[in-house]
Amino acid sequence: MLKHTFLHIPRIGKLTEQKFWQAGIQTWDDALQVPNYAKLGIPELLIKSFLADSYLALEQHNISFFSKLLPSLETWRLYPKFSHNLSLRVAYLDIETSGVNSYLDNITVIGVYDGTVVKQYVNGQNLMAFRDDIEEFDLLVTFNGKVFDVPVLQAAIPKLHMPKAHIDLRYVLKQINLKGGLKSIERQTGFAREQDELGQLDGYDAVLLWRLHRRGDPRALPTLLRYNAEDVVGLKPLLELACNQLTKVLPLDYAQYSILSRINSRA
DNA sequence: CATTATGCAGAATGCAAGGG
DNA sequence: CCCTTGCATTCTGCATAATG
Repeated sequence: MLKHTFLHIPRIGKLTEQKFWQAGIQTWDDALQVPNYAKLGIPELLIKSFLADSYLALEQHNISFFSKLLPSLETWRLYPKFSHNLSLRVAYLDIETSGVNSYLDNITVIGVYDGTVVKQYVNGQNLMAFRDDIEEFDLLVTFNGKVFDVPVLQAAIPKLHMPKAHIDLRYVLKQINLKGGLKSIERQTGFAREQDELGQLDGYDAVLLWRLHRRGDPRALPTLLRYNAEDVVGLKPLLELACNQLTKVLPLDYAQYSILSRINSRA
């Protein structure tokens, strides 16, 4: 998807990019072979120098080059290319706190899913290890993390270096008419959790579970951790669903970029 | 060459919505 | 429950293209 992207070039916005695609300029390679730029309204030199930089950034796995230039609604474009051909480390992240008054409340649990394994950090146990661990990742995926998780983490943990690229699914999913909270979206997409007691929990229950845990209930923390784990693991199929759907509506030969066939078999 | 239309970037503003 | 943020919207200014 990235090699179809022209949006990151100055003076090229959504409309100009669409014109490129419709004119048959679908990839960076196409753009370099265009004989006559007169009709496109953008200086040829600007395009070619930017594309040279783009090829270089891709070769060097420099994801922050693109993430800085892409509008945040389009950050999803980082995922298919980088996750397929390059060894990009993706961190799906979700935190639980003792309440919603952001800066007064404490972080209770941090969950990080790397696509294979969930690692969790618990207040009073290993919360500070998160600071070192998160630096191993290139791309962050959250739901509403731009508003909630990342600011809260940064306020709580000094000298925290979060990944430079961040896909916030809240805004990405909104484009395909998936609005509301994470639980609601999981229901709408058929990715809802199993119908056991865990599926009934919401964020406020996470607050209550933490209080129970502090009062000495031995069953509270394991339940909270399972809840948090399901949250982070659930982010991945949602991201891949969004990538597939958003790619589909573009005037591109998209078939080869479909990420997951697995998704559809679960619904 | 002058004029006009177009569309992008950037700034400013107000508000909706999601987190636990 | 409350707060923060980024988004959407609007406006301005600029650069380019098209026209004759």
